[in-house]
Amino acid sequence: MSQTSPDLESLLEDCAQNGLRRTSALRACLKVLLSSDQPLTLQEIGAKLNQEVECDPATVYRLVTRLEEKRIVRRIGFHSRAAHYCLRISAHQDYLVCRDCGSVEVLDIACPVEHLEKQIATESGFRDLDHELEFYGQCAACQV
Amino acid sequence: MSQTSPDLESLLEDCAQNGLRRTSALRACLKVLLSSDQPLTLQEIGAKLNQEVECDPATVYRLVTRLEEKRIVRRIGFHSRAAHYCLRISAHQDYLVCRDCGSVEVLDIACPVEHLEKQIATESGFRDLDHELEFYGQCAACQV
DNA sequence: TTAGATGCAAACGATTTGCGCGGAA
DNA sequence: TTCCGCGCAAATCGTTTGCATCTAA
Repeated sequence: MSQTSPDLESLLEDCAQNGLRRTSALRACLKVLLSSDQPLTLQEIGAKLNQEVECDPATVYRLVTRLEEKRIVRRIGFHSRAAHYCLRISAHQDYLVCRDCGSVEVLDIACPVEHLEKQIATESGFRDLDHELEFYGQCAACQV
Repeated sequence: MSQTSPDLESLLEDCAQNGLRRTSALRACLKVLLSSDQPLTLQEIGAKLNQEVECDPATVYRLVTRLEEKRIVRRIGFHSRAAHYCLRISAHQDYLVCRDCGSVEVLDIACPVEHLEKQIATESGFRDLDHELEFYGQCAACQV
């Protein structure tokens, strides 16, 4: 487990470029995000992270917030009370969320919105455009 | 102002069908939602509502929650701490949100996702599918 | 008459912030 | 040595819930 993936190193490099220090908490946080195929809440990140480094929830909060500001991490709303986060280097994903149990599936579709983004950027004057697409419904298991 | 729009009446009828009572709070709540062209938070609904009827925040919460369960109201995530709500009878909307100031614009585009919904419903076994599409960026005013 | 709706106040859960110490640069 | 990052603890904020009272049906 002392093996470090090239992704982790380049992410750390990316963070350093953005003025973040190479702390053990940052490293562990990125590792957790890298190893998950789904967006995680701050709590979930904190929990996984603590298997490796003791880390206060406030620290996780500040780390992830900072990463989001630097646009290394993407925030995702879903409808749960807590926000979810994933790395931006991961391909953009669209999600299918169950209204009842909150389960999240990653959709295996070509996102149909990419081309709209440029058009909207041009027309609106918005910068650094980005989007979020989720489908909500009741999953098979929750249909009694 | 004693004029009642046909929409309000049919909404109330819809609510009654769903087992809700015709209380003044419900009426006022629907009125507020009807009169807004943008999704509102519970607080915003409560504030507008109080111009007409005294109403506790907890009541607004329970009203809107109930309306959401009955699928009369749609919940929208955005990235603010508070959830936003709008009526389902309004046409489906997609939004353009500023990451910095939180301003919300309603996009005047044909939603490109409608046809995907059926396909996803079929493939996933999910029921009552619905979706949410938002673009996030930095609005012109926030670009210093 | 009675089950659903409200107000009030307290509990909750997820951030968010102030402050003083410790470690990366 | 300096300034950013961290832990700890307290403050916020947006819900969420329990309970007694009120009211539409």
